[in-house]
Amino acid sequence: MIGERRMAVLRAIVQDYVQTSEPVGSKALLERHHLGVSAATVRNDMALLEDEGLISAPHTSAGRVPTDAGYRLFVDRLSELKPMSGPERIAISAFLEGAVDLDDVVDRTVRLLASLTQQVAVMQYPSLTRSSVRHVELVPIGAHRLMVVLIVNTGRVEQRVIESSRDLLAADSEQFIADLRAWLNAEASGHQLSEAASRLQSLPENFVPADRDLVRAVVRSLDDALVEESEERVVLAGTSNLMRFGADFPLTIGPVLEALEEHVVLLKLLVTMGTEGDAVAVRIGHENLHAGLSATSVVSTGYGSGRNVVAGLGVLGPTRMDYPTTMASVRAVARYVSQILAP
Amino acid sequence: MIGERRMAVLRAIVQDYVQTSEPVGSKALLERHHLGVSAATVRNDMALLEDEGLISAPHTSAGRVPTDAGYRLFVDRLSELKPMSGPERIAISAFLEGAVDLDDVVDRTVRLLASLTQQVAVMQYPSLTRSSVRHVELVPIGAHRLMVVLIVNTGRVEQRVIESSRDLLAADSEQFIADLRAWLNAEASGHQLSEAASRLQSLPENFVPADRDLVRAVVRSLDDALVEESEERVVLAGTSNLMRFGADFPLTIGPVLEALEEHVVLLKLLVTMGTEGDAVAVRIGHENLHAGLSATSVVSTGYGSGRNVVAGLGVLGPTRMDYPTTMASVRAVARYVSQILAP
DNA sequence: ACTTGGCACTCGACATACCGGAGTGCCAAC
DNA sequence: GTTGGCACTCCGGTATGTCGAGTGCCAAGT
Repeated sequence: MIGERRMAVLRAIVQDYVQTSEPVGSKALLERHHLGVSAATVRNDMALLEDEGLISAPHTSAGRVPTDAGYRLFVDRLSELKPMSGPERIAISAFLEGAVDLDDVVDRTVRLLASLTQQVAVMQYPSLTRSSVRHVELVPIGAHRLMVVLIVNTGRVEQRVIESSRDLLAADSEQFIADLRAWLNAEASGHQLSEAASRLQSLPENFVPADRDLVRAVVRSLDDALVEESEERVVLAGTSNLMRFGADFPLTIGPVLEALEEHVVLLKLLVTMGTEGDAVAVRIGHENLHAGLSATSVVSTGYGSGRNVVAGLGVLGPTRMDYPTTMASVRAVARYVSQILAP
Repeated sequence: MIGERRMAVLRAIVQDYVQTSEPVGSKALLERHHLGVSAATVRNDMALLEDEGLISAPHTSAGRVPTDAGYRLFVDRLSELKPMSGPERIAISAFLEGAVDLDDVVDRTVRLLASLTQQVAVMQYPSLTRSSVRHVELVPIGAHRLMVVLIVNTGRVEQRVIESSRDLLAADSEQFIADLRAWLNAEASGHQLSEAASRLQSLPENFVPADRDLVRAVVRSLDDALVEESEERVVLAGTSNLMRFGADFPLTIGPVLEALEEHVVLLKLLVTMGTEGDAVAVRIGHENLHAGLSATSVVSTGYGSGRNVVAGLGVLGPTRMDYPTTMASVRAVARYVSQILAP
């Protein structure tokens, strides 16, 4: 168990460092926080904190800087997040209400989060694998090509085009397509995506052999869209906010930008965390597996209608970050988004 | 008319500066290009070029650097672009062939262009206003909500959800929806979007008064999707490539990132340029209206099936850029994309 | 056992001064 | 119009000195 005052000192160091971005020394610390003790005492505590690996000095006789472990302890000991102010709440909901589209919701959310936290915001599209089928539509395009459109309950739309040997403009084809559409919707609509995929597997057998190839192709394309995990999409905003810290970690910003372009990496960050309801997860510095992200922290959580999380969203910024307010913003935005996607 | 040798000197300066990123002096220039004259002569030419505003010296007695006007002249006098190498062509087409989706095509293209040019790539989605309607679909969602899906000939899909006072699950509604769908497609399919929008305006009058409100709502939502210019989308990749020049223009990179986030700005860049068939357009430095982009150049062109351009794509990088190869890459990629979207 | 003031020491940040080199402009000669 | 020579300018890097914030440790006080 760490002493109570030492904890207070750590907290003070974190706060000061976040604000000033300069190593904080014993004296400067006393001027800003009136702990009831003298500089020498603080120095002793600092030495101990350093022994425990919670803070470190960039070089001899400079101030102290929190380590990853230090931030970790700081975050874990947070009793409460700063609540959002009234006007802020209003601004958030007003801004999100205006969305016309799923695309639009995502776009607005991610921008909002970026401007709110002044950092890089990341948001995952509602995961296909965790949603259900709303409707399947078939649209002939010319004589030998058929477009398959899949509409998911989250509002997301996927489309594939397949080639057909059958003449789709021939007289009997209209009825055939209508039949097939009816079958597809009867089997798939309302079911979880993975389930829908398996229910469709046996469908071709219900058709006459001549048509089976085409039906099979349609099912395969749906399958493709339904199970394909790689189609998970992420959107981000606020990249330029990275520059605000340019002076601080200038060497690190390149790798970070690269990591941000690798959407796969981002997905991993979001997926392996905030799947636990409304808890806000924090990954600090090296806790992120990725090499380029060793000087950044990720604050994320899940969102979705009701209790079931459909995807994640969050914020990425330098380790030296205002955790309480950032966490509060992320949580608030996630709640509003969930609410909007609810119906 | 500018002298022939002076032009050669300008060319040499541009090439050297692009390669070394350091101001180039008379002596260093002679070591790398064997113009048949001596250093003093080159100095005289340089003085003249400076008088004409084509190059400038960062400070007294330093090398010379091309100005925006200098690059402009250099580009205008380019007789030929570097052709792509065989393997490159193969790599390009192979990479693009794999796309399953319009989204996928755009995504791959932009990544390809970024890695090819080592700069920031920008691509506009096929413009709605310049495409035509392929199909309109109506899908009831629950009793009082109707989803309107618009499929465009470029493969792009737009969707809107509208509220309906009529009970859409009632017995007679199925026929009503089928009728409406038939009407919509009869009027809109195959027409340019703007034209389709106007053709639909009178549609509600063909229905009995009780239904007109709903029909009107559908038409309005389509109208929204059809003419709404704001829905133009752009995608970009390779932002991290900006860092490669971090040392060069470190102060400018912030504003550039900000500009990149303003998709409206990017759209303007693409739209106001490459609409002239397969010509590759170049905007240098201040030629870009936007303030944050005064140290960057944009190389762009249009793409689309056949002769009619449906959207633009291009590359953005520092003014000090290898124009010939960049222009060649942009042109090549645009051609392949057009080819893929052709059918 | 912990806290406190004092003191010597350490480094980084900043400023100053200095030098070398690359480059220019101009001029007189070819 | 071209060339070599020459004096001059100015950037960039290195060496040096000083200042101040900060630390560690110790001996004394509570």
